[in-house]
Amino acid sequence: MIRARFAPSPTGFLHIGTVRTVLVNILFARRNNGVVVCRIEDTDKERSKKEYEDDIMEGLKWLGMDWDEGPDCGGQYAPYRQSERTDIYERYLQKLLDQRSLYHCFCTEEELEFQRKQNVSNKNPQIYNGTCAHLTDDEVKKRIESGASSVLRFRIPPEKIHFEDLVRGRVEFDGTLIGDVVVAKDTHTPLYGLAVVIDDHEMKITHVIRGEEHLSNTPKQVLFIKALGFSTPIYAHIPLILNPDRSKMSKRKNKVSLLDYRAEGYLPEALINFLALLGWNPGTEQEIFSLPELIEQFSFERVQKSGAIFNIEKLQWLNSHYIRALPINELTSRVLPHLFDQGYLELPKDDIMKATSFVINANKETISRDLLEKYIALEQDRAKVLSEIPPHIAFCLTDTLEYDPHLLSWKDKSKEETCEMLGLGRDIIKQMKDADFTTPSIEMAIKTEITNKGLKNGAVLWPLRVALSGQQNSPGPFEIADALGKEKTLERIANAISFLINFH
RNA sequence: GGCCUCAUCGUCUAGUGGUUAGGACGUCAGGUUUUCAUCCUGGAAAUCGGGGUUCGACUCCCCGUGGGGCUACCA
Repeated sequence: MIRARFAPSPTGFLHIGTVRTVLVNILFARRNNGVVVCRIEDTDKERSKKEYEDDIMEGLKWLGMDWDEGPDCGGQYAPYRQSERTDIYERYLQKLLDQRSLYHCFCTEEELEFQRKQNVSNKNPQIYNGTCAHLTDDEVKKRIESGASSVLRFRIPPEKIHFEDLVRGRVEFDGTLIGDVVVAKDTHTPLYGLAVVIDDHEMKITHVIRGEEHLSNTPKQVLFIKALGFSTPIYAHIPLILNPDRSKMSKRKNKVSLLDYRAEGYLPEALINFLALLGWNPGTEQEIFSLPELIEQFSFERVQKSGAIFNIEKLQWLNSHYIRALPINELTSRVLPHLFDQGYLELPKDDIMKATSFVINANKETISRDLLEKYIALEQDRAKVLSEIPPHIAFCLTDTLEYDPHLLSWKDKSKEETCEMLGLGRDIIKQMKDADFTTPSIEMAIKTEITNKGLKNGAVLWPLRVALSGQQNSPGPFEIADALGKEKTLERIANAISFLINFH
């Protein structure tokens, strides 16, 4: 049975790179009918915060990621937070100490800093010089009793280390170049590298799938595993996600928090599709994938070795694709939060998703969810992200449009001609029956008249569109009229005409 | 500095000794069109460099070069 795991550290908001690692773990595990474990790596008490843990878990769930064992859902190998596993670590730390794989190191920060500087100037590798490696038991005891503070170092044997990686094949390191590393602050608080190894063993993890930044940590961990008598898992180090300048994707140069993408209105579907394609390809020309399709097709053989730049334009393309594919009712549900956040609608007291009507902030009018749906539909084909829909349909959520006289006129038409064209549209619309007031019939009625009069489409349609939207760019006039309804449509045309007449 | 690792259009990538080096995003030109968006057609755009191996290298090997990661009592 394959058991994969992802292990976020709650020292910041959910990082887009973490999301990708989680995704690959899930794709691989599900593809092979395995189990996915979520473990919270909060050994760093200074930086770990519950707030971040909550954000990570919520973000992953929002994306539709799911796991079988974790701090939220429990499991056979609980607890799943490292901060709650100290007794387990203590046991193994003692074992390592007993077999002399570990030793106390009393070197001060200043001493270590001095060593580092010396190593740099001598162009030597950055390794610990072993000052405390050969202290006698008596000496150690004496120093501890005298109150000297110490950490635990692991004796790295001077041998070649190698391991197999599903992405990179066989990877080799030289133990003499690593040096004795600190693995625990004291006898019950291991550092990340050792805690990982212990947890992975205890949780019976078979596959360690993580970012490439951990590749250089792996040889040390392999050594810990050997010393502990565990068996080595199979590794897979997936390539990094990069900034446009090819450095590791970072806060400084990019939006890295999933929160940001969610707030801008990227859909989980698009994010998952995009992230999966960053460093993996199906070997076919398929570009659009649902999560189940990804699971079905995923394999490490098709995972890239080199890092991939986070190409926001492709994400946007995918996002607009998924926006267009959404049933309008569903799209409305997803746009709703943005309408509240941006202040277009008043936040209702009860459940947003169950509400059948809302209050428009601008004029305090009540709008039904059905009508809102019509407005949102106007922008469905145009939006790249959800957050741009509210401002684009704002002209529907107001009674007072501000007109620009030059914008109302098509090309070089005079104000009189424009008024005449608007009047023509108005008259036709007036004659239409309420029941028949739909996009195709409005289009047919007006276009027929244009043909009969021998006019150009633009001469009539441009002013009409601007009269209805007030915008330079907008959906077409027939769609807007349909969404607005006959009454409001006529009102807007009348407003535009009187605006033009009164304009000097 | 040391170690590890990577290298095909601007970007994501296909390609596993013989291809007009393919696709997607973006971009450019044209078309549809009342604006925007969509849509359709077409174009430009890549094998990091040098040595080998071979009848033949994008592909295999070596050496450079360049990028990235790690080098914490962070993960």
